Amino acid sequence: MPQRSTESVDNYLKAILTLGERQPGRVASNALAAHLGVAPASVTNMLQKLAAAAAPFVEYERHRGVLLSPSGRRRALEIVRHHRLIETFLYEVLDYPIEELHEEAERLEHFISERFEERIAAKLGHPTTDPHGHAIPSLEGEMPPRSSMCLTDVSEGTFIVDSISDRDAPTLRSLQANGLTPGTKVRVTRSPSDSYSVRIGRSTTALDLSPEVAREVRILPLTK
Amino acid sequence: MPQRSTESVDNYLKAILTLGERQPGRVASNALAAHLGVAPASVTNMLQKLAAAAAPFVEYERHRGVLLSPSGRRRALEIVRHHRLIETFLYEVLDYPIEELHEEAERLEHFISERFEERIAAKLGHPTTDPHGHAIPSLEGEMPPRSSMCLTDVSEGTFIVDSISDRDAPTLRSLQANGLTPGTKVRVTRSPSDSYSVRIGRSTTALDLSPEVAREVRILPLTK
DNA sequence: AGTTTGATTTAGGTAAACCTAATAAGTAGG
DNA sequence: CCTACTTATTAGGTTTACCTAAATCAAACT
Ligand SMILES: [Mn+2]
Ligand SMILES: [Mn+2]
Ligand SMILES: [Mn+2]
Ligand SMILES: [Mn+2]
Repeated sequence: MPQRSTESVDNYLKAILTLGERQPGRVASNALAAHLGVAPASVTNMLQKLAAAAAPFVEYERHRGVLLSPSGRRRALEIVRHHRLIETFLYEVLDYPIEELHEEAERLEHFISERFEERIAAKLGHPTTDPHGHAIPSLEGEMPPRSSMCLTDVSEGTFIVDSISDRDAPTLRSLQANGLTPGTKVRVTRSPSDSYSVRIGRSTTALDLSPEVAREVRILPLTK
Repeated sequence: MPQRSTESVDNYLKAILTLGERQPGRVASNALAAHLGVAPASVTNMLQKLAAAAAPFVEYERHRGVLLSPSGRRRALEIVRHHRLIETFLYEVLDYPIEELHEEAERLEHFISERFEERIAAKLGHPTTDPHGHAIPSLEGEMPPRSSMCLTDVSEGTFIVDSISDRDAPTLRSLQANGLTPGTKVRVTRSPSDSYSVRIGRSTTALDLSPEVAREVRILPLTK
């Protein structure tokens, strides 16, 4: 039987996927607890349950963290697909402000049907990235590996903005207002005050981004 | 604090509203249990909890059923508004087949935000009826009383189709396929086999509806 | 009034998903 | 190699929303 999963299980799987991408290898209980905002004990509990299932979503060993099984990965990518399609839909079709996309998608991703998914994907012309610049996993559960790097990991140069984290609403809002959106070309220099000075396109003024804000921005080398 | 409610609570409130409309007066636990598909004991439990809250959604007395409080009624109408707006949206914007509207709306009605509600209402031009012909409660929680009657309650005559129940997918599908939709003019005669013979518009052929199917259809006197 | 019946409530439990506090396991520095 | 620290697990609750089985209540019938 095709395994069922609850909202909570889905959130664990998504968190394991995300953290496992951030640094490959097994994902620690504590990291999951912090990411999910639950107590470490709750994570241990859940991982034991998930690993003990008939066809487990995860591979777990006491004290050494957890990995997604192929079917766990599949499910996680399915939810990420829902999330990003919903964000795109809210933005393109329902004219949501950019900073409200994430919260709504975070809830709805668990409750839409396959038909809903299929219909919004069709309506949007089967998009491959969401409004934040993140890749949308395909229906088959494929997602290209991320080749961008964090703005805080470069010193200076000219780049294309790849994506902006969807998690911090005020930052999203202000970057959007200042024209810093995925796809824009930027020239980056370091300010003395260890902030990041970003000149957008060929504009004369520059944005000054704090390290906290810069950490939310990912960029790609300019391959002209 | 503005009372919060869970998916389950919302479903109880909606059921109380629906059954209370069907026949005015207090709603019996058993009727709720049947409608919600849970055990009668579960209903009693829930009603006691609901009635014991600080600002209760219901007024409940042992052995004599339950009534919505004003705030309970408000909440129930809010969920019905979500349901019917979602159905309309799925039908008009996402081109869902008519028989798939209800199930999706039944789930999503609990999880959309006020922003989502507002946006789909705007996109649809603030509709007042859903694709099944049911009135959509206003933002302020007003809904006109139903003046239509059940097709099984009339003998013969010419009418306008008011609405078709959204609950029975196959019936919906076949009535839709045969052109029996809200707003159409129909001439009704009783067949010998105690079914209902319905001529749509000025067509020459007639549909033969079993009593079970006829019960799903509501009509209005033709006010030319 | 006494009895039967059907509706309803009480009692006692289960399953998910959390929690806190206490314990144990790994990892490193002295 | 042993202690201190960090990380993770176990133990023992809680809450929500269900369940079944066993009372109890109210209404209807002789
Ligand atoms: Mn998001
Ligand atoms: Mn899907
Ligand atoms: Mn419906
Ligand atoms: Mn609403």
